[in-house]
Amino acid sequence: MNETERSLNFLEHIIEEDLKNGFPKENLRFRFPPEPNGYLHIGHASSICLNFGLGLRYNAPVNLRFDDTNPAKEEQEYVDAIKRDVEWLGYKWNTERYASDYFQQLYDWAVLLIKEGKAYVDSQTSEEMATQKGTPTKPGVESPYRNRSLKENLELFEGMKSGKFEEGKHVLRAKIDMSSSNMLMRDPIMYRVLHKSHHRTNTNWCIYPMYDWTHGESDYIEQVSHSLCTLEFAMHRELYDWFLDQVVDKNKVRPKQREFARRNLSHTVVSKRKLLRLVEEGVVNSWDDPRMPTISGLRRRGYTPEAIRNFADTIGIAKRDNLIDVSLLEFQVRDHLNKVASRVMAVLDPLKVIITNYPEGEEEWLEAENNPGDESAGFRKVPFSRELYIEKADFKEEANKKFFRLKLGSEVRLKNAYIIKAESCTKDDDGNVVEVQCTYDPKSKSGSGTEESLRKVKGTLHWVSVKHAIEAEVRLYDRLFTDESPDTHKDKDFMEFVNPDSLEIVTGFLEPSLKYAQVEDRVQFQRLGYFCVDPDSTSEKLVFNRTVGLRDSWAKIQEKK
RNA sequence: UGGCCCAUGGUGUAAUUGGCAACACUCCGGUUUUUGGUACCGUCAUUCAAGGUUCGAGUCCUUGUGGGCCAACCA
Repeated sequence: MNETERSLNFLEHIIEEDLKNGFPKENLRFRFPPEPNGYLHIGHASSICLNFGLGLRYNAPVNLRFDDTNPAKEEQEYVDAIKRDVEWLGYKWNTERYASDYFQQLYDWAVLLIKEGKAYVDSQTSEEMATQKGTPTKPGVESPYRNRSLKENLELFEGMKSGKFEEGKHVLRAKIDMSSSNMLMRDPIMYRVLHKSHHRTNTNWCIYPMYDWTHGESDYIEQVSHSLCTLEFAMHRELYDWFLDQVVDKNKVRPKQREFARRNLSHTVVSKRKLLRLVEEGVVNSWDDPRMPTISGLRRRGYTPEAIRNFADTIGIAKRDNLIDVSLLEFQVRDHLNKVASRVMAVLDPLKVIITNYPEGEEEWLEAENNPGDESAGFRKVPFSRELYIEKADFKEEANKKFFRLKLGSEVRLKNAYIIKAESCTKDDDGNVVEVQCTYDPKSKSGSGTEESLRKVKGTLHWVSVKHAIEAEVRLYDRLFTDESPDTHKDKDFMEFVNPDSLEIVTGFLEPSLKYAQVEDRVQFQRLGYFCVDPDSTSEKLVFNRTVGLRDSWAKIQEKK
């Protein structure tokens, strides 16, 4: 798909409109502004792709700005993780910024507002202010401190800054309109006292600016032209504009806030608080558990940056509520991995097959194609011998015509090897099949070109040689929640919908070419799915994560029964 | 009892700004296939409702209906 042919989303229409009205293209500038208080998740990925995508589309700079105005929640660890995740997604920011870089400028502007009679120090408790604020339907009442003298305001604010007061004693509020229908305009708090060390400014400051006071002014300082955020900030726009009005210079770019709907992914949760509960209550093992919707979790699961970017691209951006089915995400990984992942053979639920007419002790190394869709991927050798493993599900003593696999008396092709015929099987005391005896057609070797090798047999199975197989731990993941929207039930906690079977660990038997696989290597286990090497792997034992299964039309046929 | 935002197939987005509802995924059916994968082909909508303006409305207007957001010294 050509970028220039793609139809525009509503934000691009807004930008095009601005351009048409004379806004200089070279003044276009965007930003991605995370608060460093947790790990980035798939929802952030969408916002990252949006902002950096716009940057690429218009050849405009995009800043990475940390919205670090609340030292109680923020840590350097998160800053590092966020940078790593954005980089992994494949984006380069123009400059790395911090709202905390602007503390002095923000302070100076606040003093200016006080001098203009547009801000005042309030000395009530938060409870008092809350009651005065009114409700969406009832106007608020003005604070008794609203009309303090300029001198008193200046002194108190200076006192707040120099640490004279304890937390909660005073706040600085903008003097706007206590009866506004927009609750945010009812004299919003601009500064609060916080005697906490900040991860970058340490104890230089003991007053910290609030989001609304900080965000628009930071956009302005950076000369961001279009400040894009999610819909829950729509009501903040009026305040964003009011704060801008107080400082904006007509000759400079005035940032424009526009809002889009956050993307909700089915069968997961995304709020930091909920993600934290999953970690703390042991539902998952860590923030980067492959079942987590965090970027680090997706990375460990085996997702590629391309897949995530394509996902963001195809789901687009709009203003309506949405619940995006995970199948759209899964399609994108399959689509990408199908192109780049090498095919290998691995058996996860083994059943022994003995080729009775194959000489004992003999082995041969057969040629196997790495990727049928990509000639340049080349070939590798896989060992064949008398004793093999196939999947248990690939054998039945008897079955109907729809079962294209191994059954007694009929033939099947072993991928890259020979056609075999099941002659008999042995069972344990409980009646479970434990071994199948087969004969092979020595002239049917794959690629040999013989008449026998060209015979059409309906099924093709993957397999591994028992003697040569390497064992590995294989982690099979399923969706974390059984409900498609676990956190939208009013009377139920989202934890009630946790899928108890989201992780199954099995021992897999892999072809020996995988012996030196490296962490994050991605392969396709033929007929099973895409897998990648987990960092838990050691030199003794590899650990694989199933990224996603292959589409499985056989499973669907079975479901219908 | 208020204000703001939203409504197009099962899902997510489009529709040259008033001119034959398109794309991707899913589902279902089929062709090809040494992966029941891939690839390819095909089926699936009178755009929330009722009115109105117009030669013509998914798009504009009115009124409903349904959903989301707003009362943290969070962002």
